[in-house]
Amino acid sequence: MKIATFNINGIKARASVLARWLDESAPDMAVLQEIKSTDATFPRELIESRGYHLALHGQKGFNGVAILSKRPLSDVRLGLPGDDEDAQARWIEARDSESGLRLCGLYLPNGNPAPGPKFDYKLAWLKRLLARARVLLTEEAPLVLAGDWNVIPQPIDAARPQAWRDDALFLPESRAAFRRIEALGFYDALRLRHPRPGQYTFWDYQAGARHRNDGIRIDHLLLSPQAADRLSNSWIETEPRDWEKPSDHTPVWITLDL
DNA sequence: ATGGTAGGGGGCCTA
Repeated sequence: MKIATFNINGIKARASVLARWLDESAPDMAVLQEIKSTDATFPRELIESRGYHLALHGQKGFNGVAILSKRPLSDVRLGLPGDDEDAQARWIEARDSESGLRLCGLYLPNGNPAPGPKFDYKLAWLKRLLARARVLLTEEAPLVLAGDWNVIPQPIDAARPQAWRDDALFLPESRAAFRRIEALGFYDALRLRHPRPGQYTFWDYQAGARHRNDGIRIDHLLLSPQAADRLSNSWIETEPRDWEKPSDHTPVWITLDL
C-alpha cells in the first residue's frame, strides 16, 4: 500500500500537476492539503475519473484537506475535536475498511507572526492534536497522521536553520509540541528509514529557494507502532517540485505491508 | 532591512 501526503497549494491552479501525479505516481491513498476550495467548487471529476474515492473538508479561499483512496473509505470525520468555534478546515480522517488502517490528513496552522494570536492558535491546535492522537492510539491499530505539519523538527531539517530561528515553524514551543506527540509512541516515517540531514519537502517560491536547495522538511507521516511494524519504505518525491507551475511543497511517501 | 513569489477572490489576506 502506497500512501502519500501532498500540500498542493490550490487544487484549481494545480489541476494538471495533480492529474499527472496521480497518473504517474499512483498512490493507493493520499492526503491533500491547501486545496483552497469549497466542496461545491472542488473538481471531483479530476479525482474520481481516476478511480479514487474522495473524502473532502473544504473551505473557501484558504486551507482545505482531502483524502483520496482507491478503496472505499469509512468512518470519515471532518474537523479536529476540541474547539467548536474553530471553523478552519485543517483536519480529516478516514478508515480503509479493507485493511483497517486509519489515515488522518492534517494542515497544521503556520503560526506566523510569532508571538501573536496566530502562534497561540497553532499551539492550541497542537494541543488538540495531541489529545486526538492519544485517543486514536488506544485502538492499537495501524494509524498514520500525515500532512503539512508546519514544524521543522530539528536543525538538520532545514538548509539554513539559523534563518528560521524566530519563525513559528522552528520556535522551541512548536518543536516541543511536535516531540510531545511523537513521544506518545509515534514514528516519523522518513526519519525512521532515512535518518540523515538535507531532506526537504518545501522550498519557497521566492529568491530561487528551490534552485539553491534552500529547503525545509515540514511534511511528515507519523506512524503508530502497529503501522511502523509494517513500514517497508519512506521517501520524498522531489520531481513534482520541478514540474511546470508547481506547488511549493512536494509529496512524501510511505509503503506499508498491509 | 527589504523584497523577493504564488493562490484565491474580487479586496487584501495567507503563506
